[in-house]
This record gives sequence, structure tokens and C-alpha cells, in this order.
Amino acid sequence: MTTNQTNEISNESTNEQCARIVFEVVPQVMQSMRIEMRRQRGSDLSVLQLRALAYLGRNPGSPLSALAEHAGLTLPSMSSQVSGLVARSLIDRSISPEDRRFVTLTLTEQGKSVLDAARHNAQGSLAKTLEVFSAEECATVIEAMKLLERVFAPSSPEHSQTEASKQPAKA
Amino acid sequence: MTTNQTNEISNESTNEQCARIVFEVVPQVMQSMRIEMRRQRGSDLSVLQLRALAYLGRNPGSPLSALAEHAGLTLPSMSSQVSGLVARSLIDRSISPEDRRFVTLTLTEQGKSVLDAARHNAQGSLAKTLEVFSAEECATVIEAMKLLERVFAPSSPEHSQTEASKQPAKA
DNA sequence: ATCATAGAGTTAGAAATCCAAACTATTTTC
DNA sequence: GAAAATAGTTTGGATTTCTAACTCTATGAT
Repeated sequence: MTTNQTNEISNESTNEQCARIVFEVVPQVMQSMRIEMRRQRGSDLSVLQLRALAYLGRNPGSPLSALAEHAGLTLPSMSSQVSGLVARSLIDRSISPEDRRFVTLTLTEQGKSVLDAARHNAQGSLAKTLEVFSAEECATVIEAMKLLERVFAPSSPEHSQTEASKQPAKA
Repeated sequence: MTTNQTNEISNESTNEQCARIVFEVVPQVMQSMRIEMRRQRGSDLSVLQLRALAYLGRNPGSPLSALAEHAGLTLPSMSSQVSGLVARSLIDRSISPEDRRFVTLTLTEQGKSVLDAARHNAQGSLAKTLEVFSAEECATVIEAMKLLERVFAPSSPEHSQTEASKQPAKA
């Protein structure tokens, strides 16, 4: 029987099997997404850039640090990415009047339309790939994604600073 | 063809919902894996490099093209990566005696031990992160990964490639 | 009030990654 | 035997992302 103390000896199979297959499959899916994004000749966005635009669509006026944390990047890396998107007129970057240290990031009108188009393309082709799944299989994938999201989401309200999820934004 | 006639009025087909959450969660998990790999100060391998070593562990003597296809990289990119691993004495690269155009890639003894250690570390910390899951939740994740693997995996080793990954080569 | 300190973000410099184009070497085909 | 095809490498460049050092702004201690 499985000991529920610290799971040191038993439960090795299920947990480690899960870790092994996640480590095997997630990079494959990610690579397919990158390739598909690169194929989209309309918007020329990376997966990260599209995710950044989508985040700003959901959270207009976010500071840079929130975006960096959401993406799992350092502040300089995200600053560079944002500079590129500002130069492409997809993001408006202005100084917060309340606290002038903060930056306020918002999608421009062009950013909104590019986001809409790119998201439609990317998720559309992904959905097309997933068309072979039955509704039940889709539900399984969705449920698994929600589980993984709970564990890997950056702004997890519970234990955001365990050693495994120490973010690179601060060291 | 599309079978979403019943869902046209409602929000979103199950497929599209699945695509959206996959596009949201997979990059997060991937980024966490990258950060965790970078924290491992013993081996200094990227996710891709570890995956390449693992592939060669399972398929000794593979040619470069098989490795490139498995990783979803172009031949030049994978050639460069392999050169780095050869320079670090983790991979032995020799010319196939049967067909001298092919290269035969094998793990060195050092490569095997580095692979073992790195895989243990990477999947161990991943398993630790997944410890919050119950056995049932783990099973859901495993099942979903198997589903995604069926759709996104390149062709299986020692087998003909059907149509899996012609994406990275040409557009 | 003033100066020290901390926080948010940017810039600079370097390293890694990856691709397309061009190239070499080998095998197959005609 | 020449031409075409195949496997891989080299080259050159674009992108990404890090650390370290910097600027600017807010807070706080005295």
C-alpha cells in the first residue's frame, strides 16, 4: 500500500512517470507551437510575444514586472521584448502618474487587432491539430492543463516561493 | 471536416477551448522546466540537450537526421548542438561504415553518466513539483500527455516517417 | 529637510540558439 | 561516368536572454 508520509519510497511510479512524460511531451508540443507560429506569415510574433500581448489584453495597464513574472523572464529580458513591441506600435508604454517608477503597458489599437489575428491563427491551427480528439479526450486534456496551470502558474497565491518555483526575476 | 455545428452558437467548441488552454499552459510549464534546468549547477544542459542525450540513450547509433527530426530542429541547428556535445565528450560522432554519408551518434560513458544525473535531477525536481497531485490527478495528466504525444510526436524511431515534421524544413 | 536606501526599469555586453544559404562528401540513377 | 539525390557541415546573421551596471523615483531615518 502506498505510504502517505512523505511518499519517499512508494508512489515513486505514478509521480515520476508523470514527471517523465511531462518532460518528454511538453517540449514537443512547445516546439510544434513555435514552428506553427513561425509559419504564420501575417504577424511574425513569437510565442512569448503573443502571450505578452494576450496578457496585456487581459490586464491593461500592467507594469513591466507583472509581465515579466507572468512570462518567467527577467526584467531586462522583458524590457527588451517590450521595447520591440513598442517599436512595432503594438504596445503603448507610459510612466505611471501615481508612482513614476512604474511603467504602464497597454495595447494599442493596432496591437489589439494584431493580437486578435495572431491568436486566431495560432489557436486555430492548434485546434485543427487537436481535431482528431474526441470531446472526451479534449476534456481530459483540458483538465490536465488546469492541473498543471495550478502548479506552474507564476502568481500562485499559495506557495509562490518554494525552491522549485523561484523565479528568475529576483535572485 | 469540422463537426462544430452544434457548438456554433455557444461560446467556444471544446476543441478551441482545448487549444486555448494548451497555448496558455504549455509555455508556462516549458519555461519552468527551463528555469529548473538552469538551476541545476551540476550538468549545465539545456532542455534540448538533455532530450537529445536521452534520445541517444534510447536509440544508440542514430543518425543526425533522426535526432533533428525528434527535436523539431533543422539539420544545421542539430549539427551545431551535436558538435557542442561532442566537444564536451558526451557524444561520440563517427561515420557509418555502411553508408559514409550518415553519421552514427552514440553516448560516451561520460555522456551516459551525465544523462543519468541530469535526468534524475530534472525529472526529480519536476516530480517534486507534481507531488501535490493525487494519484488520480497524476493519471489524468499522464493520459493527456499520451494524447498530446500521439498528435505532436514526430515519427517513431526505426520507422518510416509518414508526414510528421516537414514543418521545420520548408514552409 | 536631507541624505541614505530600496524599488522599477533600462542599457550594455556577452553567450546561446536557431535558421537559411552555400558548401562538401557520398551514394544512387540514368 | 556524369547528373541528381542524400546526409551533414560551415557560414553568416537574427533573435533571445542572461548578468552587471546604471538611471530615476519613492520612502524613511535622523
